[in-house]
Amino acid sequence: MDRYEQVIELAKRRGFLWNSFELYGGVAGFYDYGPLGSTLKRRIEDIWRDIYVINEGFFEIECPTIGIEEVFLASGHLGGFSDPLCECKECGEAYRADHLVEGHVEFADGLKNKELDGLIEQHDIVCPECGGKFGCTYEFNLMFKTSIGPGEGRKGYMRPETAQGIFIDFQRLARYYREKLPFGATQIGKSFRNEISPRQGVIRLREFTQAEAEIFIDPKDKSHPYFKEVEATSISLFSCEAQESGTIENTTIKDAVSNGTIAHEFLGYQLALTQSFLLRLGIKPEYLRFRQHKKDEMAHYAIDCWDAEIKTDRFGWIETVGIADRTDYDLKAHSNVSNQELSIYVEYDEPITTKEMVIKPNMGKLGPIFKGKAKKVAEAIKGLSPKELDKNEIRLEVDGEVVVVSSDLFTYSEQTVKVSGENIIPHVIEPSFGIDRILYCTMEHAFESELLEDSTDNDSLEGDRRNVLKFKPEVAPLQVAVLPLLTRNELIQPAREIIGLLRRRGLMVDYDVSGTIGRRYRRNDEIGTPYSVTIDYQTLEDNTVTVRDRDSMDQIRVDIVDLSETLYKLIKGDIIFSEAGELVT
RNA sequence: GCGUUGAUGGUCUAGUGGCUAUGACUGGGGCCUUCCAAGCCCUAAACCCGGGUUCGAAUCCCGGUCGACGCACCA
Repeated sequence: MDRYEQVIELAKRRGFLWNSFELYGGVAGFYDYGPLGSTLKRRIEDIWRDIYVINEGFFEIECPTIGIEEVFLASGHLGGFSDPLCECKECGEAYRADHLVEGHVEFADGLKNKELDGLIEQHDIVCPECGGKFGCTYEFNLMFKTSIGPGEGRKGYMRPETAQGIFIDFQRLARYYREKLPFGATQIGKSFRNEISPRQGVIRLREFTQAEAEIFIDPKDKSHPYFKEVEATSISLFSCEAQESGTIENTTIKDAVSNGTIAHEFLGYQLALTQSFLLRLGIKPEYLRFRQHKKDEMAHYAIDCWDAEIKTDRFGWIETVGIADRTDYDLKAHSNVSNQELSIYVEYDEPITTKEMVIKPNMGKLGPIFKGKAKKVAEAIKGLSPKELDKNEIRLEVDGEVVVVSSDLFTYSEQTVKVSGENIIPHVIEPSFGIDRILYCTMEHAFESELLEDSTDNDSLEGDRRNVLKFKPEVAPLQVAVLPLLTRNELIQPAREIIGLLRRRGLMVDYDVSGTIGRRYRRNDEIGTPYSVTIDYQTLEDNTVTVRDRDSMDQIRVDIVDLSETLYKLIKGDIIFSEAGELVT
């Protein structure tokens, strides 16, 4: 059993992850989060919120998971989010049609299906596997289609990313943030992709959770106001060059930005933020790297893109976060399709005053003279230099015809024009997190199956083994287990009181009386509960209980009056275990 | 989507055309003033789904679903 299998088996057995629709045989690409899984997921999302919403100030919004056709027409998902596939008629093997013709034409990318079919026919391309003939090329779009309203209704699609909802709300958001760049909004929610062949458990799902931030910045100023705070952060970069040479570069954010590896400060800041998030979840730093997209794999709209990759036992490095500079691509696209201006007015530091020649054609006179051509004549006049305007009689060529314009048909003068700003289309910096993958990695990195040394039992070759999820206390779904040493009334009663005490402090508490105390400790180790409180006969004498630390298995004695506060501080990381009470030996 | 391969309690597993389908662990109830799995008593729980062959199918055949692996795919 490799780690993946061990983790997934544990996850299934202990209520983290279940195959969806299992009762009916299951469907690939869908997973349920059980009681502990949902709780773990929520804790991960809450840490993300703490960073992006509370600390960065990017408010969370919530948009529909169904989008209308126009949205995906603009985003490019309708046209581009599909692949032209064609299948061999003999052996049924499916290929990307554009890949098949690649050697025969220069630009296979933008070709229509019929053109692809034509090329396949023309060049006599046959199946590389068996030499069979190909059927017709068809589009496989990765979006789930639905319809809105009764009957034919209106076409709708399940969103393939949460980002589009934020772009669409751009004008509203800009107003909300009082029209000042930079600003950003976040969204945590489900996205849908009808994957051809989902595999690898929760790594590739058809319905998955994304946490995305869309941050709108000034295209001319991609510095970050708090760059100083992160510039010393060390980070593993697998840049384009590094991928050529195969060596990972350990550097600082500051160096990477100043030597141009990372495009700019704002992106560098986002990389640092992403790293701090992942480390806070307990991802092992040596198994985390940032890989830069190569020029040819980068989406056409992006100018720089980095993936946070986490190393897993079975799948190697997997992409968990994408951090891209999407430029003004999305806003421009939605602006074109919607015919709305999606820009923001940016005031200059200093208003710019310039002297300009202002020419005013007199349309009242031009109209009757030139009729339909008047507008073009006026434009031509505006394009003239002062020297030419000074002439008494001006000859202009309009639509290949020479027209004569006298000086009474316009006025002009030099004016001082003050420009205090301009409308710009912001660029978008997008960190996009795959929460399900991150959750799996958090579990795998926390998982340990350790051999206990002090096992005196030599009967079995394996020895005494325990499975532990060494979750950071902040992410552990259950925070405290309350365990009466024995299932006896005199111990159960105080245990119940303690549970109430801890729950009132907001702690997620589990109560477990079944089986021996050792078994119950193991059960809680396996689901990652960081602390266990045990009520024993000494409790009845002096109102103290023991608190056991999951990782060291050490115990301290704590007074019941201090218990909830001590546990709370331990979980928050404000105090360390060995100093929280008297060690029990 | 194709190919290879598998599917038996919650988990791992035995079985192989024929009585109430094996065992372990886990789970639940209880005993125990035992603090780190495998103590004692009691208990619950399974042949992936649909067809076919057969007197009889968990077992053989076909199809489907799901998992693993390989190919393809992964804006």
